[in-house]
Amino acid sequence: MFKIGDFSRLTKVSVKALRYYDELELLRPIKVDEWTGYRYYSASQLPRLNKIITLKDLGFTLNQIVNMVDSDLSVEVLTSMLSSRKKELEETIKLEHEKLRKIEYLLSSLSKEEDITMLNHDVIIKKVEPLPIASIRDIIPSYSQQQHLWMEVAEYLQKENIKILPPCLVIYYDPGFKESQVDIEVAEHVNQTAAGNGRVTFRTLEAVEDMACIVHKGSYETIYKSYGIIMKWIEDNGYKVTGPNRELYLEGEWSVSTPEEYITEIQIPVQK
Amino acid sequence: MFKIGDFSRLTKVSVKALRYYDELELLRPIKVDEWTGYRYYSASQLPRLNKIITLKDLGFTLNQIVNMVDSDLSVEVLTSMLSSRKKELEETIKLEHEKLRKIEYLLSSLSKEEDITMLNHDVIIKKVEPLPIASIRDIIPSYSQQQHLWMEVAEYLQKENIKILPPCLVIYYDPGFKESQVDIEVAEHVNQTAAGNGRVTFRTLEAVEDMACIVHKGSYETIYKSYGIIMKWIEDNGYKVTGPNRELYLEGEWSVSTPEEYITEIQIPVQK
DNA sequence: TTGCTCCTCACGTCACGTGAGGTGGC
DNA sequence: TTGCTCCTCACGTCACGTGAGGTGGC
Repeated sequence: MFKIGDFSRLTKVSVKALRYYDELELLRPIKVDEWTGYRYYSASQLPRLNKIITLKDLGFTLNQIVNMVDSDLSVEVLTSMLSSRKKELEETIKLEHEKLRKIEYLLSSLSKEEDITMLNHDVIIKKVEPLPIASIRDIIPSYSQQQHLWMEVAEYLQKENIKILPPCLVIYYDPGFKESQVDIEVAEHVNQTAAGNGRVTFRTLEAVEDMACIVHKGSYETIYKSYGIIMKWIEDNGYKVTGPNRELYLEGEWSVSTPEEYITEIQIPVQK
Repeated sequence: MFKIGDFSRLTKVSVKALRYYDELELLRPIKVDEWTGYRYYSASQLPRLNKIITLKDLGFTLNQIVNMVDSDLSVEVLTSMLSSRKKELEETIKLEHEKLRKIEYLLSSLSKEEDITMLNHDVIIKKVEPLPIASIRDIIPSYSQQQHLWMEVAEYLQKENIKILPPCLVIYYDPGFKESQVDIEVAEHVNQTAAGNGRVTFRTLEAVEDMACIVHKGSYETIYKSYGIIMKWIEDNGYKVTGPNRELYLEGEWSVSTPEEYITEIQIPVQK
């Protein structure tokens, strides 16, 4: 029989941990003195404790371990628990490798660039939810002539008394960047639907699991720079573009006074 | 300007997280309504939030991030932070691989063995601290004739009035297992020192970083089985033995009544 | 008016670590 | 007797999630 301190030294498990395992009923002392509350452990508990430590080192939680050491589980159950832990581990290793790669990418761009602006025009991958919209798709002579499409949508929605929610956006369908005859869809985010009028239609924009996003600040005249950055990032990080890109207008002429204050988010669906 | 819900949807960052970042002064709303307490965010805060998310995804803590986004840090500082994070990541990846390997080992032994006893005679690696001992090293005709060495040590310690602490142990110095002429050191754990008498000497047993350990339950006659298991484990897991092995007697004739209750820990120093 | 959104507590998570304040054993 | 070991609270960790209970805005 060992007092908790001796048992702790013997096993290299902290006194506090032993008391915690006692509390969880994971490893009760063989005897607790009624008057002093002193815990006494036996060497015969070592195999159990070793099992606990082994399982803990493999990444199981103490609650899982309670079940694993208490019930005598069959080989099948144990196998499946180990297998699923194995899958988890493989998953986290993959994710950690991803992080490592991103850090290396950041480090390499840091050594090449002059300042830290890199982190200021940062590309991120996120999941985008489905979005109910009212929109018009059309082919227009140039990017700068989309104004009338917006007005058409706005007029219809006002007539139907449907509220517009942020953000508004456009979707570009052309397979490359085009100067003229642009295939474009302008869309307002709404939370009701209506019949439409042949021009304006209602639908739900599909969710995108991996959306590469970058925030562009300032006038639309310089937006090509942000496109340059995000396209390079997509290439450097081994992604492929899988669909039409979106532009979300977060701050524009309707909300701020100068083009320098415009804020636009470019979204490009991608895949590894 | 967006209310917190809109901003949350836009950024895919939970409302609770945004409130938490506010509290940490990591990302304050541009405006808080004095009467309602409503938080209002601006799209111009997106780059900052993206920076936060990027850094968080790389595994930095929010406290680290506070410093990284608030101060404009130099390229050098940022580089060193990223590098040290990179080292951490490499380390954790190594550890996760270790776990994976151990799980695969367990799975393979599970599929070969009949039951789950495997987990009951588990080998673990732990760090062993230095241990002050009083000991006699001698060459004896056979394992079973160590009794007089123990008595010699005990007599001396009693004479000097030095207390014995658990555990007692022996160290085997022979490079292989020998039937006769065994080079052995029997040792008691003590917390004081004395001159010794030519036979009994005092020293501190060195710490061992990686000690492979297994607990043997029962009579010494079956201890060869535990040695078999631990040696196979050491081989299978790519370790090499780097020094003399120890046997710690945790429960023995002095504390329990039958050999079935004896408990012995075998310790073998190893290295990858 | 109703439902939706926002607010502020307050508690829970996970596996203990770190004192505070007090007592038992040699 | 003194110092060492043990005890039980109680709080902290980290980044929020999950209600509870209440209010503002359309």
